[in-house]
Amino acid sequence: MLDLKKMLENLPEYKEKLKNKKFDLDEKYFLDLTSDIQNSKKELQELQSKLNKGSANIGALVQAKADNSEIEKAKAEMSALASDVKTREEYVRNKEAELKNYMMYMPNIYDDTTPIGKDDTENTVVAYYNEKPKFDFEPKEHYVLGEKLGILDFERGAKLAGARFTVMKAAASRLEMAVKNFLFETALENGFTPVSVPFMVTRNIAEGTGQLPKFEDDMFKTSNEGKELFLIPTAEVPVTNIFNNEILDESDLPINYCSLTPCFRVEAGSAGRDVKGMFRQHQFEKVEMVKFCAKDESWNEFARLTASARRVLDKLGLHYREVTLCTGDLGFGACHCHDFEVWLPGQNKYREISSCSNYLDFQARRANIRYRDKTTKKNEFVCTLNGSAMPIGRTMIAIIENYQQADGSIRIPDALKKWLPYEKINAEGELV
RNA sequence: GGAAGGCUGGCUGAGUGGUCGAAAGCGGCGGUCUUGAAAACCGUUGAUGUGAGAGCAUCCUGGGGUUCGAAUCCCUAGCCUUCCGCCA
Repeated sequence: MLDLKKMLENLPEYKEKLKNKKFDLDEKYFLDLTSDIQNSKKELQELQSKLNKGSANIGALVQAKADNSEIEKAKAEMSALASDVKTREEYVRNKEAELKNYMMYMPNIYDDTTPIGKDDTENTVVAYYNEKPKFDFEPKEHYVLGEKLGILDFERGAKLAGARFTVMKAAASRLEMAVKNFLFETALENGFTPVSVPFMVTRNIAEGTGQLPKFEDDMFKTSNEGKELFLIPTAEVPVTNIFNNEILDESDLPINYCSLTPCFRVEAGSAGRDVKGMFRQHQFEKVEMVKFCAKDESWNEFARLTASARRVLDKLGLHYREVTLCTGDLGFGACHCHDFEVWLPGQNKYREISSCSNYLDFQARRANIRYRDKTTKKNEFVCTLNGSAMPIGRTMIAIIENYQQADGSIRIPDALKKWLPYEKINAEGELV
């Protein structure tokens, strides 16, 4: 949620920036509503003050065993006042709920280094890393290789749960475990504390990180006997909300958490995209990094976050590039985001494998996560950041496509040999 | 699934309609004493919002209600504990 005060102070700027993120602010409605709330609140406070004093007075009269008619008269007066308070309270409550509802659909504004653009074609490349691998044969896509080796089974995945589900077996399943271990351990090396969290969350929690209310169609939901839970689309949701409605001490910051969880996504609106293979699945696992920091530290932490993501890709020896998302491609809650796109020789394309975002205090306002400032002793909203390091499935795709050999076998990256002590998956799909 | 009990400040815990933002103890902070520390003693000490500040408002798990007035009564949601049943 945006900072209402700042927003009112810089309304033209906010309006322009919201527009670039596809939100058209109704200025008159917004201003009328906010000033109405301010005035009504002040009025309410005064009424409450009067009522408090009047009631205390009646209490004193009762205890002093004052004349009955005098008490009755005071009661009648206060009764009228109490009903005024009640209607005013209700009015304020309704108006505040209305404003909150409006603001919950408002995206975060972007920072000034974010390029303005319509969609992902206008993202800007920051840098390229590592050598692009050379092949003296035509590199294949991961699903061609995987099926040929008999280790990826998309048809049976679909039989079990429909499109966008995969069955992995033997060498692929072993590779998956190795990748999980590698990613988890690398996150620890990068200084993140591991946390294990629920894979389902309540509506309130999903609102805290910004998935709800706007993106309900993108989330899987369970519902039974009136209980409603959402399957997490990323560990960001439960991990960021660990401190929902809490006040931290500044000395606790920064907090760096990582978490390996399954992720569930409806992939609404991506019909027809990446239907082959396991690039875009309804269910996948991912190691996510989440940071909480003081407001002046968020850009330093952002640099550390991207460095952590890069280290993973570097260790695997993959070629990739870092891009800055433009306003049109930037997520709902982020104010700045760098994607890491790994080179997939089978597709002959760079494809997103990690996304590192700075949310500033946008999520913290929704989730009400604050910290006590050391010097001012005031409570401030924390800044939250998160990034993937990495999704298991896409990392496997990158390994399979980049480490493939002419005969269809796949070399095991050195970084994985601790957990998968083999040279390769041979052309028969066996670990040797 | 059935039954009962509970949720109060950093912690323990008192408080069942009136000056209660809340006793007491612990803890914290400051001081006396001491070469220093401990002990003892004295004082002080809840939070949030808003405001330059005095202040004002709100807060006893969340939400709603009754009342002039609610930590206290009623309804409701959540969580915790115990007992019984069932189960990986």
